Formats: sequence, C-alpha cells, structure tokens
Amino acid sequence: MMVESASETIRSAPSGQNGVGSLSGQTDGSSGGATGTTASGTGRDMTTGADSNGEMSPAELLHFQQQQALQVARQFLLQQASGLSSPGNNDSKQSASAVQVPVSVAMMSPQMLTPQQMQQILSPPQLQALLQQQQALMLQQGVAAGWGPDGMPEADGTPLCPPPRAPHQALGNKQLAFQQQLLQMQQLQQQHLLNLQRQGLVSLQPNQASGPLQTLPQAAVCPTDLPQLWKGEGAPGQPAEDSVKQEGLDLTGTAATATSFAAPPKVSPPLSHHTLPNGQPTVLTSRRDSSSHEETPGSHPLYGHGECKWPGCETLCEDLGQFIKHLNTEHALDDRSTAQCRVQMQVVQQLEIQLAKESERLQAMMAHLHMRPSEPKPFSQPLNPVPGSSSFSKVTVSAADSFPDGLVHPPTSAAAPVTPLRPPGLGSASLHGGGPARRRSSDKFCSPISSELAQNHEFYKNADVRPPFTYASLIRQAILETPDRQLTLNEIYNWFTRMFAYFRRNTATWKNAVRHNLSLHKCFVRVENVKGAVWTVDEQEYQKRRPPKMTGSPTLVKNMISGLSYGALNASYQAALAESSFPLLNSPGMLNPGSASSLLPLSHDDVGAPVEPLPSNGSSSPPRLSPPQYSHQVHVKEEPAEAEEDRQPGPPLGAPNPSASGPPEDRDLEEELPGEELS
DNA sequence: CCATTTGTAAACAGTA
DNA sequence: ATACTGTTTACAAATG
Repeated sequence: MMVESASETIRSAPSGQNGVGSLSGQTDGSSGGATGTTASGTGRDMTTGADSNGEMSPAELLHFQQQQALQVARQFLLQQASGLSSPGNNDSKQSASAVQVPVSVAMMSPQMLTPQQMQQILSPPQLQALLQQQQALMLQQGVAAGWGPDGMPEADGTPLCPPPRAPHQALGNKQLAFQQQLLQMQQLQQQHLLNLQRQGLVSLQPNQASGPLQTLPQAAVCPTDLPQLWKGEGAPGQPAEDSVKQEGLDLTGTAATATSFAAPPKVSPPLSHHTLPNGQPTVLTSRRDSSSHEETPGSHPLYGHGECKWPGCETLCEDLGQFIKHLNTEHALDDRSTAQCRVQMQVVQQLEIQLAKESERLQAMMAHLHMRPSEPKPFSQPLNPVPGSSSFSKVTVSAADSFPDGLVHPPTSAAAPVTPLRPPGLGSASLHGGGPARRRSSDKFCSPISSELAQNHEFYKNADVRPPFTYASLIRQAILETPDRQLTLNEIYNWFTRMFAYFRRNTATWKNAVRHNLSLHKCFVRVENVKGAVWTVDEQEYQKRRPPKMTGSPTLVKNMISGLSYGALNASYQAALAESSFPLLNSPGMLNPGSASSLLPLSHDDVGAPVEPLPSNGSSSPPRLSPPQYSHQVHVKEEPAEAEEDRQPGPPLGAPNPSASGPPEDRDLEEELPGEELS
C-alpha cells in the first residue's frame, strides 16, 4: 500500500480545495463578527472564535420544527377522528351512533399547535392525502368486511343495517337508526370541515344557504377517495378527481387494517388526557363548531361550492334549496345511502384506530427515548446553550452530560425530550458545547457508526446535537463514504458540516480537532494528489487502534440496543412523515422522502470498513482485520472534485458518493457488529 | 493510581 | 499579510 509516511511535501496547489472552501465562511459566519481574536499574537490560525449566538440557530429551529411536526401529525389524526366522529352534538343520536371518539380527547395536548402552525406544516393537499389514504384503507376493509365495491352490502339488501345493530327490526326502528346515522355523518363531516377551516386549510363559502341539513363545503377534504364505493346508481358519479392518491403514506404501517373493525371504537391512548384550561376536553372545540353549524342556517355539511358533497356525488346544486331537494331524492334513506354511511363510519373508526396506533407508537418512541410522555416539554431551553464564548469552557458540562450508559438522559437535553428524533446513544455527548465532551460512544463502543449514522442521519443533520462518535470515527466515516475513499481536509470539513448540525458551530474548535486527529492517528494517511493532498483511511491501523477494551458491557449493549431500536423507530417515523410529505421534513435540510431507505447510502461506507475481516488481507494483517481495500486503493483521486460534492444541495444525503448504492458488498450495515468490534 | 483514549487549545511551520 | 493545512505539544476529562 502506498501508505506513505505522512510527510511528503505538497507541491501541487490545492486550488480545488479552496474553491470549495466556502464552507468555513459559511459555517462560522456567525462568529465572524467576533473577529478572529487570536488568542496569542502568534497563533494566527484557527482562532476564529466559536460563535456564541444567543438566538436560535437554524439547526435548532429545524429541530423545533420536527417536534412540531410530530405534534401536528398527531393532532391531525386526532382531528380527523374527532371531527368525523364526535358523537355528539345531538343528544338524540347518541344512542344510535356507533362511533364514539373519546379517544381524541385524550390525545390532545395542551401545547397543540395553532391552526396557523398546522397550516404551515401540512399543506391542504397533504392533509387531504392523508385523509384519503386512510379512507382508502377503510374502503378496503369495508369491502373485505362484506361490502361490495359499490359500497353496497354484498348480500343485496339483506343486511342493510349496520352490523352491530339488530339486522332485522321493525322498519321504523331501522329507519330511525339510519336517519340518525346519516345525521351524524353529516355532522361529523361538518365538524371535520370546520376543523379544517379553522386551520385555514379550507375556505368556507359564505354563501351557504341554510337548511335542516347542512353542507360540507369544500371538496378538498371531501372523501373523494371512495369513489367507486360511493358512486352508486343514483349518484351521478363524477370522475372523482382523486387529486391526490399516491403518496404511500403508510400510516397503516402500524398494520391497523385488519383488526380495526373488531377493535372497540374507543381507544384509550396512553397519553394523558389533556383538557383545556377550562377543564373541557380539547375536543370540545370541534363540538362547538359542529353545533354552531346548526345555528347557521345557511350551511349544510353536505353542500358546498355549489355541489353536493355526499361522498361520491358531486351534483351541482344552485342553491341550498335545490341541494336539499337533491339530497332528499338522491340520498334518501335507502340501502345505498345507508351503506355509504356505514362506510363512512368505518372510516371514522379506522381513523380512531389509526390514531391509537400512532399514539402507541409515539409512546413507545418516547419511552424508548426516556422521555416522559405525559409532560410535553415546552421546549423551553435553547437547544444550544451555546457556549458563552468561542471556545467551550471546560467548566461545566463534562461530567454531567456524559453518561456511561450511552443512553439518552434528559438532563442535558433540553430540547431533546420532546424531540421525536432523539438519537440513541447520543446521550453523552455534551450536546451543545458545554465543554469538552469526552468519551463519545464512538466506534469503540460498538455502535456501528455507519448504521447508526445512517439511521439517525436526519437527526444529526438537523439537530444541534453532538454526535456520539469520536472525531476519528467520524473522519473515517466521511472518508469511507466517498467512492474514492479519500477526501481532502476541506471535504472532510464539509462532510462534518453537512452531516451534523452540531458542526456548524464552533468551527475553529472542531476543525482543529479534525486536523489534530488526522495527524495524530496513524490510521489516517495523507496522500498526495495532483490537486493537493487527500486523506485516506488505513483500516488496519484504524482497527488496531481500537483497544479491545469493550467487552460486552451492559452499557454498551444498552447503547446498541437503543441505537438500533431507535433507528427502527426513527426510520418508520421518518418514512411516515416523508410519505405524508411533510413539507417541513422535506425541506432542504430535512429528510427527503424515500430517504428512509436512502439513509443507508451512508452506511455503505462503514460497511467495508468495519469490523469485518476483509477478504483481502493485504498485508500482514492480523487475522481478523484486514481492510485492505482502503489502504491499498488509495488511488489518488485525480481531482478532488470537491465542489460537486459539497455543495450539492439537492441530494444532500449520500450525495457525495454516487457509488454509495453501488457496491452492494459495502453496504451492509451489519458489518459492524458489536461483537466483532468489541472483541 | 495509572494508562489510555479522547477532546480541546495552541504554537508553529509550510504553502498558496 | 493572510488563510489554510498539517504537525506537535500540553492539558484535562473519562474510563478501564
């Protein structure tokens, strides 16, 4: 291997590097003002003070937004459920209503987002998509449950009555029940609508006429997803403009599907029931709204934008009167209507179930992350305490934040607690510089940096949390992630800043550390290149340097476990969010849809490297580690091509290494099995 | 208590 | 002259 001893002289001008160099400037822009307070007259180098901005950094903001997103997601589900199924504004229907949704109440948390926030986070189409998805799900179930594709009970007319109820009863009773159901359905729909309206997602038509029956304005939210089902003979089926569809928003990932129906409508979410200050369940709001509609004569939940909003029916009606007429004729109490109503009920139930599942998941997530579910933290503390000055003062932190167990501990985590995306073992790392954060769980700790990183990639990228890895392991990671397995210093810097929000601060400090590590560890080999020098990893050395200390210490295991499980959760969470196309998360820095899987690109890197004995062998390598590939292959990259990779805003993720996906062999995350490493 | 690892700070030299 | 890169030393903290 061409691992030459470090010191050759660099002759070629690393011009390329500079080109990329924007990084430094960008990263510590904040500190810029500080003037490079050169500590000593001589030390002109990295003396840029660390930034100590009191304000919320972008990273923090993102972090915060993430939390909000989760909240919103939850709330949304709640609203869906509550809005559609809230029992009742009318005492009368209580009896008939099969659906009860106390659930939602429970989920509501005091710190719910405002409609505006909701709006910011979820775009109408997204909300609609979400709804449609779930309804579609319902549809399937409905069919499976014996409902014909047309929404009618398969057995023609036989069991007209909703399953739960007595199938054959006096017609009078039956009708009453149907009517009640219908009424309820309408109200529910309206509630839902109102909810949306309140959120500013739907614009209400001022001109809605009044009537005994109300309308459901805005088509946007109307369950158009059940076209076939809804469309029956009588209904002038319009080409359902299922605008949305697609997004595989798999809220069902939870596998709610099958079970659902059997499940009792009322689910008691783990979360504590929050009530409004006035002591009323949060849901009340919606209830109020629903009742309000009755007051406003001009509207009908099933009428809006001049058309009938009955599921699957989009008949145009000039005015309310006409609509009423239409309603009475086309959607009279008949089998079809009843069936549709039932389906809608199912939808509601499904939503409830889904909600329960999601909340359970949330619980699990929080539990896993050691957060107290019940007390949603207001996010009071700034994510980064921000070291008062450029350099972390060694004073505080250290002891406090580092936890041997490598698990997350709330104390430090001001921000973290609520954060859904709380990575595993990061417990220790002094989040935010409080001081020198020692003892990262680092590679040594078994936690396969690559997989961990891959799974929590988004988290680190957006949360200003110090990654629980050592500089050495991070550097290695950065290098191995690239196809060439080599990076210039500047590229390494860029990787750090790109991958970790944390390293977007205090640049002088960590850059110095990076350089220090590069020089210090034999595993990092500097190779001359046409354009300058690049750094490569001598895997053997790297492996060597890890002391066999780590045994199966419980902490380690814990760490790993938490990491893994978290990763899983995180993945699903991200996937869910991504699929539901949360704008927030899709935003530049955030997770990119479909990235759930794509997160892995990173992993490839470590793959090769880690523990596993590489086939090769290169050199007199001890039996187990022989990661020759890296060392030997030091083909100096002709051109660092730094520009490309760093900048790429687009494919931020594994951007730099196109090949990431390529070499299958590389990508196994498993490789870094703890066992291996530890030994 | 000691050895080791790691992080941080800083001095310093070479180069562009 | 300045900034970046790279090396090295020193020190502190954490850990086994």
